[in-house]
Amino acid sequence: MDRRKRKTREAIFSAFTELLSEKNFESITVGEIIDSADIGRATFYSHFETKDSLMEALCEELFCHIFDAMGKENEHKHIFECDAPDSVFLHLFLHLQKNDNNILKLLSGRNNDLFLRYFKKHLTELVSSQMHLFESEKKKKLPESFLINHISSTFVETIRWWVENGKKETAETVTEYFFSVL
Amino acid sequence: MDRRKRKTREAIFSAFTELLSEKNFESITVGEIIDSADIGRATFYSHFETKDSLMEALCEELFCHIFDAMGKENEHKHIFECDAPDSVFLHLFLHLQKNDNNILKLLSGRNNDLFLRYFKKHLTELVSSQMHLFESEKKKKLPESFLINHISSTFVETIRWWVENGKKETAETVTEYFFSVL
DNA sequence: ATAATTACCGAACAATATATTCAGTTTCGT
DNA sequence: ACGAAACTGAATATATTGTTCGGTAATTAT
Repeated sequence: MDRRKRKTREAIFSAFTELLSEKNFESITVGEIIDSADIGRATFYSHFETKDSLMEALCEELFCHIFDAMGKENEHKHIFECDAPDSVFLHLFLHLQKNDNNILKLLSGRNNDLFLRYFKKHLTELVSSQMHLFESEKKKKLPESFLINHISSTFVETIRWWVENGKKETAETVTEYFFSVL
Repeated sequence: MDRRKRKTREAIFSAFTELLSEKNFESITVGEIIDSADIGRATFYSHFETKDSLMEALCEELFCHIFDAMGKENEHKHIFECDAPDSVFLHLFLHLQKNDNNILKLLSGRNNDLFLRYFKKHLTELVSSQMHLFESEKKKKLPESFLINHISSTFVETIRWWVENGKKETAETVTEYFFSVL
């Protein structure tokens, strides 16, 4: 890809991420994005059709990065190295603790529901594949879709709580909390 | 309050609620609301400053109604009649099953995050006052704010799951599900 | 190196939505 | 029946979106 195109794309993502951490998606205008990214109006629209497709692209960028990397990591690790039930989730918390790709800015900001929906969607797929970790006598009676939704939601809410309370706990502690309530 | 004012307010709430069940908050225009409510433009703005404050007022209306009524109901019932740990939450599910005030329309529609935030806010207060129902050895180690957030979130997500899957289960069954995962 | 391509600029523009104003009409409470 | 309060609807200013276009600069290919 042309270096200019790459740089512009980066500038847009960067400006947008920064704005998302300050205010909610709906109240961000394209005008603000191009001012913040310091690019021309037409340039923005040559990269993204709408503000929504920018959000979509940003989510793809972030989640494909984290989840795909994790997926591959686990194809190796899960089979050969780690069989502890919390590995996948602990890994996610560790990624978040390092604040890869400024993902926490998006989670901590107010109202970034579109982002959270994407996050939960990807997470649900992960949880579905990890359901064997959560099986117990007590839970056998519950509908699977209910359980999957519950676990994904709990994960997202745990992160939200963690971030909104200043990330005082270590990733390991939060992982413990997460499993304690499941 | 003047009958006209009351009727207009009702018409606005009604039109808005209906619209919220069809599309998301952001994509509803004031123009649509006044057309649907069949009132003049200036009339709308004499009642509400913005679309946001209409949403706020609607939430206050609904939640004060449900939660306050429940609060009082429980001041009586809780002490004299029901001491089953699930009473308060079962009551809420029953209210929702009856679809009081079309509250479910707001929960089932996409993206009605502002509404869900209000719902969770009020719910958190309720949960805080009911924390004694959830105490156990296992949970004693966890921070209280984490637990309160977890329980409120689980309740909201349970409702969301229930509604989005067609409300096939009875209120009693969903209440069981809710307590099973806590 | 130079030519062709690709990307960016930024101002202008149409379309849409918001929020206010105001003069004129209807409805309410007493 | 009367004054106050509420509604009407058209006009207006402002803001945002998404498009267009002629001109400029950076990149790539030959």
